[in-house]
Amino acid sequence: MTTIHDVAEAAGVSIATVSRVLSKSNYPVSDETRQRIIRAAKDLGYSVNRAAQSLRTERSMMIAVILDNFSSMFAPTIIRGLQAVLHHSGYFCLVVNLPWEIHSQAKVVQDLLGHSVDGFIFVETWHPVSESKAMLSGKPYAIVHRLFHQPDVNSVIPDEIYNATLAVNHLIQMGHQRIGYISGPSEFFSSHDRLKAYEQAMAAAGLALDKKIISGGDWHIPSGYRAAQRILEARKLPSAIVVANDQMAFGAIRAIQEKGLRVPEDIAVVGYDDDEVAKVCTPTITTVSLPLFKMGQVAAGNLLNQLTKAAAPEAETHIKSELIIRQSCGAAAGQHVLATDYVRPDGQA
Amino acid sequence: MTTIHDVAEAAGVSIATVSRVLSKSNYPVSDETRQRIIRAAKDLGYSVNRAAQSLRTERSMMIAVILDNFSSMFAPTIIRGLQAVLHHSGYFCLVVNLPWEIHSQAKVVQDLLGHSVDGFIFVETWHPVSESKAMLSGKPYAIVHRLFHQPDVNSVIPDEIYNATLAVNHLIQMGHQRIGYISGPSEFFSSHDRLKAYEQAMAAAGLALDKKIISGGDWHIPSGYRAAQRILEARKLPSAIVVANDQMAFGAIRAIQEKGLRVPEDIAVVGYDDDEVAKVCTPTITTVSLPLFKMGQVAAGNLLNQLTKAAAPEAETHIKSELIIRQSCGAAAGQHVLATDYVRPDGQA
DNA sequence: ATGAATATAGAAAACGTTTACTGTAGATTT
DNA sequence: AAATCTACAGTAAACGTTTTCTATATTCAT
Repeated sequence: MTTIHDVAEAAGVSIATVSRVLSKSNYPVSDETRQRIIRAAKDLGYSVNRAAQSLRTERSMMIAVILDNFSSMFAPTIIRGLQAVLHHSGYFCLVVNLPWEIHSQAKVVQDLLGHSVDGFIFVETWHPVSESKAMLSGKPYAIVHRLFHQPDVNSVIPDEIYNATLAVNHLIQMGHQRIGYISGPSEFFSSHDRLKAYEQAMAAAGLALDKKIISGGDWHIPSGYRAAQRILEARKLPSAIVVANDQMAFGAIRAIQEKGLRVPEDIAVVGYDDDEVAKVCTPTITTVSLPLFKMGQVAAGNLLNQLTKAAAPEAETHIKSELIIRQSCGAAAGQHVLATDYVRPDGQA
Repeated sequence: MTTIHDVAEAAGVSIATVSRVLSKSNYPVSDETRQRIIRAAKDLGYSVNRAAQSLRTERSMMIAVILDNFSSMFAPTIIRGLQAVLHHSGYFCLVVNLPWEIHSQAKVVQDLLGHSVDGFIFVETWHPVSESKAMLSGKPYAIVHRLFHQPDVNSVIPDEIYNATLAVNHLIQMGHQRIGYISGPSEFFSSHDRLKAYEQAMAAAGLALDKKIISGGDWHIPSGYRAAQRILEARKLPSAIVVANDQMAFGAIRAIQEKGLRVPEDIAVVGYDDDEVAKVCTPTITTVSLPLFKMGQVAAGNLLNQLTKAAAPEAETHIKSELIIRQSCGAAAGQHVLATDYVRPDGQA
């Protein structure tokens, strides 16, 4: 590997000057020598030895991206968003899966600090960052897609209220008056906010809530199936159901269909997440997409601000997304589409 | 951060001894001092400064995991497999997305070398490693889920022939005689091998091939739909169709159902990949799983062997997987299951 | 013409390791 | 009893940067 010494010799200058030209863009060096050095560096295929660089500067240009066993299928898209902006600023991502035991978690973080990573991004982890902030030894960090209700722990999350309102209002605008709801497990902030948005949107439209057509599940298909069965026992059936995620919406649609009713003609359904299943089932599910890529970008941006501008971390950042109209809501009924032609704004699949 | 000097002082020895105890496990150091040093290191929360370490040793304990824009939804599982074994051996993964332009690709690799990564793992990339081996400056590498037909480029891929034969033989054993086939695009080795396995298995069972019931698609749902439509124009319909992936199988099932035929009663279908869609559509699709996690593990193992034992790279490693029996093949027909209860052997979802 | 300010660039120290070399006991051989 | 070996541990150099301090030549104001 060619070092700074080789470049210095080739350009006929001292290593100090080479270093200054190659790393400090604004140090006063005559234009002629500058060009000569850049030329030589290029010719020799020089690239800086990061080990030496970070030993000296105590910065590694590496960000630890931390996942755990609860990180979902959403994580890859979030990571792409992170990388898109981090790479652009010259940072690499050290991606690690946090082990189960809190004890070994500390060890992993310790190890990462040994690698002198410049910051941490926690992707969908339940790791109690706030309590172990000392562990991070003052390095900045960001949390994506998980919310802790400590005041000084910053998170980038979907704007659940805004996004959920999109879905409910869409049904209301289509003329639905009796709209049911299937929520997620209560320990998730997303469950809470989505339900709240439903209640608020209904109230804003002057529509009544009816506990008979409000139920809950655990995010998974069978629980959506069962929740819908419970709702279908109501004397007065809803004309539409908002479901807190697509998996449960899928289960709910099955239950409705097994009851001999049609979706969306008899009961319209709207889901959340833009899950793979929503694109391929029959009918395809109208759903609220998650702004995953954007969330990654924003979290990385947050971290970069802390890193370069010594900016204070944002407390919470809420990202808006959009409603993807498919068949299950009735707006596109009769239009048989095999695969969705919807393309995410970020260009991802 | 506490350094080796702090530990040395606390233990009352020189830094050389500390280094020897902490990194060279077999260097002769009296048991008493050894314990004292380990104790001190622990008490002070010492962890080695990787920058200094890799500057000195020219090893970084980091492996570059390289993706590109063609990396599929399979990549995350492969990466988990990689990490499972790499982390276990003390390596971290620098995960990067290769940019489009070959020019900037070289730059990224150059940068990674600057970080003195110890090896490269290419995950589903089309990067022509063989041609640019010089670029990697002699570092070992492994390729996962992509096959290049150069003699000295090693790849870890599914054992397509074995796995595909599982599917075809299953149908044959169930008594099917007239079995159609929908293949993937010919530029993929997997398309080629899966088709070959079909032909061989049919021949081995003494069954004839009929071009009328063999068609092809581009991996995506609509192409499977159209391929099935073509097959359904045959005068003598097949009693079963093997489809080269689940997305196309899903499309094919739609086409069959729209024709008024039932799956699996009239035409059985078997797919590939254990795609998410195979678990949730109606009927659920019997499919050949991809040994993604295992492939990651094996590739990482290969690399580690090259790294630690200076072993020669394996040329090609073929990983066997298994057939997941669901509804679409008829073996479990009538058993209405909402979600599959199949659990991957690697414990992943 | 003198002194001060400026522009440019070199010398050398420092970052925290690893390791080749050296040193010193005590044990073993002759 | 001298010579050699062994087990253990310390000294110091080196890895490739960045950066402080210093030095020189040039420019500028007086």
